[in-house]
Amino acid sequence: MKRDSRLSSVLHALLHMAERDGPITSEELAACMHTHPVVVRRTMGLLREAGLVRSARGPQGGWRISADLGTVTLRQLHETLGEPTIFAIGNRQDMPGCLVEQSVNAALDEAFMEAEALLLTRLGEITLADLAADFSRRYAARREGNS
Amino acid sequence: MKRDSRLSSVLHALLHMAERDGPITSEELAACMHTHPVVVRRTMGLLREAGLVRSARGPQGGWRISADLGTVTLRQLHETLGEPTIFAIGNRQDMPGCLVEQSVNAALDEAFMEAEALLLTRLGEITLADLAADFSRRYAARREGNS
DNA sequence: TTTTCATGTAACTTCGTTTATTACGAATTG
DNA sequence: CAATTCGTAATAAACGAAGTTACATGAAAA
Repeated sequence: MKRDSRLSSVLHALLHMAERDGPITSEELAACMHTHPVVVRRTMGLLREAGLVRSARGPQGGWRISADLGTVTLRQLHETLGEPTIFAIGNRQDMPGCLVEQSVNAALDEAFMEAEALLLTRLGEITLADLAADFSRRYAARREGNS
Repeated sequence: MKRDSRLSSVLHALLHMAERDGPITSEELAACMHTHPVVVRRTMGLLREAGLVRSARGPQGGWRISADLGTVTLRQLHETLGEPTIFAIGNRQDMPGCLVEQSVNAALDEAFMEAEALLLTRLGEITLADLAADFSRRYAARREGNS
């Protein structure tokens, strides 16, 4: 099954934007995340609507972060992306007239909802600042290792 | 995103099989789960390889359960189906050379693995017998309501 | 033993979704 | 005004899952 990797992509883009002073173009982002500039604009457009980034046209244009890294959680980004379906597994149909199916769905739904709740909780505990800090740590560690 | 509903389908089929004495044909199962007999055979074939069901050819042929309902967990069925991908969301690539991506992936992976572990634990706690009992309860309740 | 029923399986087709691409418009800078 | 960059609609391509066809195999019954 093909996975939706936009959350991962968007995080990658945001951290790169956080690392640099000026704006970054869709083309640069597309190159760094191996996709197409239009796809970048589409996805980042959602973040712009949520006020997380700003975009500017024309020369010296591009994308900038406009939110405080410490206040943006991964859960918030997930929601901003339209809360895409989390599970690749699910029930066959949602309106079962069959009692057997009702039993099956009830059992599966409960398990999946628990797991989803845990996932969203965890994503809600991680901010962009946390990821940036983790990156700095890795960066420093690599410089240590190479020296 | 399209979801894999085979676990749900298989449970539905198994409970129907548990409710009846004789074997049930692929055609009957296909009708009751709105799919094609060949699809049923493909899926049930995996359960047969795992020893959970038996199939017989020819007249009076079809499918029967050959395992104790109390010992088969939903987790086991999930595994029997080839442990299909659970999440519809995931990382962009799995071999990141980019440190930013490493940070992103590490954070996401941990959250997803926790949720997956919880889901598998829950699925491991539910047996076919549990579902059959739940079905009986619903069945009795409906007869109550109708009388 | 022949007929019928039912599974076993490979090959192919269809379908739906996602992503990529093209094309053109709008805005901004110098 | 020329160059740059985003905005967005429309279309194409890619992909995987499911459905379908076709034919073979085996078992029971007439």
